[in-house]
Amino acid sequence: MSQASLNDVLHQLMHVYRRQLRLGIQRYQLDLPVTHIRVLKGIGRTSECTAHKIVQHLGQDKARVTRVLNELMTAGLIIKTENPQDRRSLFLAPTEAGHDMLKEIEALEDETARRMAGDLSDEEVATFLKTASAMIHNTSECEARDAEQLEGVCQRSAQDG
Amino acid sequence: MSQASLNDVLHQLMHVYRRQLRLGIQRYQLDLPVTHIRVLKGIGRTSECTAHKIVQHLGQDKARVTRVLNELMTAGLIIKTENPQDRRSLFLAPTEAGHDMLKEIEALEDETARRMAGDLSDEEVATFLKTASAMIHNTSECEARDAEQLEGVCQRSAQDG
DNA sequence: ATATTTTTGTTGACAGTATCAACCATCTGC
DNA sequence: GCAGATGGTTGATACTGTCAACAAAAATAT
Repeated sequence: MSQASLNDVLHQLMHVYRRQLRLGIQRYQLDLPVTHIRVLKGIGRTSECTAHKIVQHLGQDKARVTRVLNELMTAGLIIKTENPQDRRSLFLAPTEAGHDMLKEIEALEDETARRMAGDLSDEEVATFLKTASAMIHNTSECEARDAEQLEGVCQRSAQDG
Repeated sequence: MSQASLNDVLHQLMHVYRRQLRLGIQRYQLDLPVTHIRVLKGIGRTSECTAHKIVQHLGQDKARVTRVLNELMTAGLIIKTENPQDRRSLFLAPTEAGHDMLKEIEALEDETARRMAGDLSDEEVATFLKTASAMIHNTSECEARDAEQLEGVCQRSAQDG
């Protein structure tokens, strides 16, 4: 019973959160889609950041990341510099404008979090975060296990053939 | 500090959940996008269901709902019947195939929920749901308040003018 | 040293999702 | 009857997620 509603609650939470963030973006006049904000944040807190690190950290598709990076660059929020260790990849870093943007983003996210938390105690929020993290972990594990199983099947059928 | 990570955790949770659900849809060969599933579920549990009720219940855009409904209908999962009380709207109900689909969906969602819950206790999940619901509520309230404020501004500037 | 495989990133294509605005038919209250 | 609210449709647009094919460089094997 409580499990059935987990799905619904997650959906609603998801929807409401994104909406709230979008509205905040308008209010702050940031004029950036949510994903771009997430990527910019990732770049800001990662040293020697590469596209690949963003892909892994955010769990997003690399094609999408490439495009977001290009848009962030043409918007003047990040710069790419050469990676002497590997000429395939480029280091990513926020420009001055990017850092300014990051400050605004931080303020916006703080406000969003405060709104969502509302009158919940710090403890309640902390517990929520802990449980949510556990769920993320559980789910990722399941996915990995599924993938392994599939691989197993492939190998077996290859051997069979 | 814990507030800053609320954003990240929500994003990840969101992403992981949708992904998990999508994979489940493939595994179960349901061949329906997530939104369609949600709408079908809504129709299944709402008596004298109309498009409007779905819009309100799911918080989705009515244009989108219209399209999803049409697709569900051409897929033979729901039927529309006349609403004698209001000739603008139609009652929505699952067909036999729709009910079969709903059973599968239920199984899939149970499995998804179980995977995400993992080794968490029922109590932990319940607490999570409670907090999440509170957040959803808080956020909606903020949105409503913002809208009111905007209205207030409009009225005031109208009076000023 | 060269061939093979893996890694990193780009490009093209497409489906799904979220919103907005204009619009029509009907209903409601006056 | 009329004005305005409501339920729904249509068109347009932007954001998001994913897949497959590819190129260039790096790592590894032979």
